[in-house]
Amino acid sequence: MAKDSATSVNRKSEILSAAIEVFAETGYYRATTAMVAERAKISQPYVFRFFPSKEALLLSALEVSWERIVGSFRQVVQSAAPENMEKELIVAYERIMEEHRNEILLQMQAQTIAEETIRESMRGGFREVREIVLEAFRGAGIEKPEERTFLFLARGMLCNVADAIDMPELKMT
Amino acid sequence: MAKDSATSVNRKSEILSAAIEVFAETGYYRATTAMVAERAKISQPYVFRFFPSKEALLLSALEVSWERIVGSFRQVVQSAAPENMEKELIVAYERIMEEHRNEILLQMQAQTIAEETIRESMRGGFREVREIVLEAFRGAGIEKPEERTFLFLARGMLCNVADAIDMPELKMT
DNA sequence: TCAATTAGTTATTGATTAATCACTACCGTT
DNA sequence: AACGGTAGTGATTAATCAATAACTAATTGA
Repeated sequence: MAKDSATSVNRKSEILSAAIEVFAETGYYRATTAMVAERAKISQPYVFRFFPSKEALLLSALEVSWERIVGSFRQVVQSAAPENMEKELIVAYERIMEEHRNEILLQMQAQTIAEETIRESMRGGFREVREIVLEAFRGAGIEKPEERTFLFLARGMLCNVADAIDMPELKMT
Repeated sequence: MAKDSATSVNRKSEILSAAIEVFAETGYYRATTAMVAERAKISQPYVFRFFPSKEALLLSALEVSWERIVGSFRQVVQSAAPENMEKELIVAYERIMEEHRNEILLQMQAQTIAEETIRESMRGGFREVREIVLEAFRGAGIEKPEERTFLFLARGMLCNVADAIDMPELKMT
């Protein structure tokens, strides 16, 4: 069972998980470091032993969320048959939307945060995901891979919105 | 020239314009009513003569932004030839993205705000726009109008994101 | 066994902010 | 020449919050 051996690395990822939840539920700017601490079952100042500032915490949380998508997509790319490539990538993303909804909500928030460090992280994430999908489509022999990649990402963005505002009819017919 | 006759209605819309700017630039939660007031060239408490709370101000600002899109799309629908319908709707939206970027940024922020009044406003806006586009496509004899409407909205969402994080290469090939 | 390292807390602060209150200035009417 | 309505401001407040400082408790290893 490997109980709760509170290593430093362990604590750090607990705080990150708490932050993702709280930021997603409450909104980054309205969320307080005290709320994050409470969720992680530690005191508020102890958060700052692991992250130099609230913004640094957000940045790390964003990295986690992008790595989730990148890792999942890479696995699909190296395991799916070419004719199933698009469908399998869609399924993988739908799975993330279900099981890690908060990470998606966090990314949506970050889309409108003006701090340059945050924007860079978002651009990096999108660039990497786009590259993976594009290469997957090319490798699978899909026609007009750029256009198909664009549409793949576009559908993803609308599904994010439909999910966030709880309007399932927006997702499809 | 009809200078600045400061009617009450006039003031109210000045405050709304200021709020749209400030909220979009700074983020709703980080933005202060003092910043809005400064932009509108009035004192901070005077904002509350026109809006009962900061959230009511956000709600009114959102209504303005949705009315912009709805009004523009309705005009296109009744003036464009069927064969140009989709293209003209796209052009209309691109125009709004250029000329009223802040209203789009405001809507993007509102997508992740959990207050029920805000979510209802967002659902209402999306429902109305979706209905207009769908009817336009049906009236123009476009095949699979539901799917085409979905893709139209989806492309819009991705363009919003690409614009917000300043990543133009995300928009197309 | 004790010194250093690690893990964690309580207390505090300085800044910020939505909202309220009490006030002043101006304008048209009678 | 005074009244009532409209337009607007300064001062204040009660709450909130990120970050720091100063502390204690437990663990480890030589």
